[in-house]
Amino acid sequence: MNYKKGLWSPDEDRRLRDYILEHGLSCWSAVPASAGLQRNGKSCRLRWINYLRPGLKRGNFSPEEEETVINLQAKLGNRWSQIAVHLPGRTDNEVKNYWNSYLKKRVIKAQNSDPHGSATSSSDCTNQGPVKHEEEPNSQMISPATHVDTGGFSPRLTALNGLPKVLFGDCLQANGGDSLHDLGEVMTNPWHSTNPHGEVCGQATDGTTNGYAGACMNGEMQAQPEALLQIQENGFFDILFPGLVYDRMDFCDREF
DNA sequence: AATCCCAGCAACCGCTGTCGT
DNA sequence: GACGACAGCGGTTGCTGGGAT
Repeated sequence: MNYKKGLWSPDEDRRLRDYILEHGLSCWSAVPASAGLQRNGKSCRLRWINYLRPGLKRGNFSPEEEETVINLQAKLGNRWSQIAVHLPGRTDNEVKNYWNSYLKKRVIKAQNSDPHGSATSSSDCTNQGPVKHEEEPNSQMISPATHVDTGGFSPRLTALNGLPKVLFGDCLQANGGDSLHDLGEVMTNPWHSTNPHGEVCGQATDGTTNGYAGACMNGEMQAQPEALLQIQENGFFDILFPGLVYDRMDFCDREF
């Protein structure tokens, strides 16, 4: 079987998305044939995880996210999937790319200017193996300082589009019973069977789901009232959060 | 205007871990 | 315990767009 490689076309994305929406996730190796794709299962899985799955936040890393990546990279090494768990809506691939293309250089620069180390660069950022560490007791989460203020982003990214996006916000559940709700219902199910690591769910201190709206995968998708819904030409929804600020966010690993 | 260079990012590849038989 | 299938992870590659020359 000659599998197609390279970039995914909008039609391929649509096929894969439609298939998973309809059938949920089961065996990736069976997906391409069933969905009518000339890809291998591995490629489909990657495309879904890194681009098509609900709740992904595209674009800007906030200063808090940057801080989290830097701190966790120093602590965990290049365990990108574990680091990504602490960043709702971010994929390991995205975190890895962001580190390699931007944060690593920034940390190196900071170390050079401050050879004794600083709060955010406490270890050799060039280490490839994880720093010896005690396994986290299931991450009782990011520092309390995880204060999401979507107003401030890295200059580099702010210049691009200024706001974070949650792609494919079809996981949001606007009002029960409408089409979005139905779609949300469909979307939540696959997660119950596909997250051995537990996806991260933002949870406010009062116990309600919050933050990143569609990024919350516990089956109770709630649209942020402030969110602006954008429907793109390709059929994706973008949710924008102008000036969204949370007092405190506790993130927890969840088994689904 | 044309070319070159580089950063960013999507996707591939190979390895490892897990699970069922 | 051995084996195969599958999923997940991290490193790497290669394409693309934008800036510099």
